[in-house]
Amino acid sequence: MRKPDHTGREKVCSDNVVSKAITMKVRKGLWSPEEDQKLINYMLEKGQGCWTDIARNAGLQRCGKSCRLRWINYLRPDLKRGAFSPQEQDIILHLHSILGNRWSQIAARLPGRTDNEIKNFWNSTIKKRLKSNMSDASITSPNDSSGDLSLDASTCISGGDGMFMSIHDHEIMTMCTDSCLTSRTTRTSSMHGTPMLMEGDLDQFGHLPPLNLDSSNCDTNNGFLNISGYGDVVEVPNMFGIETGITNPAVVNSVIEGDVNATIHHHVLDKKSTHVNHHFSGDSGGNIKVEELVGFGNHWPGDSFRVGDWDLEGFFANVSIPHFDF
DNA sequence: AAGCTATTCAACCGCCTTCGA
DNA sequence: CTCGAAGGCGGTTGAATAGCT
Repeated sequence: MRKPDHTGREKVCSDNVVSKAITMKVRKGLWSPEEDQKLINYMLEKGQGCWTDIARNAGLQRCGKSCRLRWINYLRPDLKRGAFSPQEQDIILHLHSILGNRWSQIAARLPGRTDNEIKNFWNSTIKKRLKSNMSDASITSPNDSSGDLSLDASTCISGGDGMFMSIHDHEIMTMCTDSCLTSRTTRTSSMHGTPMLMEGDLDQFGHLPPLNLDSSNCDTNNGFLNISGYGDVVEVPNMFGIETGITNPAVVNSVIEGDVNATIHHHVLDKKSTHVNHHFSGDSGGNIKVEELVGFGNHWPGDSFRVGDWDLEGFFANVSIPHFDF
């Protein structure tokens, strides 16, 4: 935290206007309760607009950028305060495995949370947990000789060298397993074959009904987990030797959900597959966007996403795909 | 109780993109 | 088409605080 700047100290705002002819004296540092109140009052009365105008009209000696940041990260009435729930943590971990450090994109999937909050949470808590988990895994998995302790969650999924890994921490295992399941299920969602889930299956909000991820159906003999839902059963590899209730359907759902306008195909994984990506054939002319894959079309009104025009190559570059031999 | 270290998180910085003149 | 202003974003900083010795 910055030192409270209650002394009235002023600085020149360096807000990408260094070369500007006009330099305005602005306060920096922590916001005082009075400043907060001014901004809240103004925002509630006038609503959002040009931040420079807001700063001026609200009687704040702050640059517009600072006002925007304060409002978005702290003063917004719809902000959720407090610790991240296990569900939120699951979602963050999974989305980060797909999107990387695109904090705003991740935040867009977590109502009431800000990109800054998620970024801080990741850099402090999750990174640390993944690292310690990796250390545990390297101790318990002599086969993993890669020595790659990348903090990326996808590494957690693949176990460093793509082989099975032993993870004892239940929560982390849940996260990683979710990532595995959703990654595989996501990939199966556009495979060749007959569509199993169509637009009509979506609810009035364009969301898929909750998936029943039934780990009791785990067929450990064949190394597969069965996920039932949408009148279909999707089989995914039981990478971690999961035996009992392991997962959080909300996480799976959050990732599998697609845009109401997108036709979502759901197929049974071909057990004979040796390489997952050999079976991945896009329905979008080979130019499937990540939004379609992970449900970014499922946003609320007014939200705009800037995931970008990732093609599959870009997408897979961000996702570690385990190699299986069945 | 005091000093030290680690962690948290609000805020800043600077780059990039978008938009309007 | 160009340019400048504003918004948006990810990375980084550093003070406050918690935890440990």
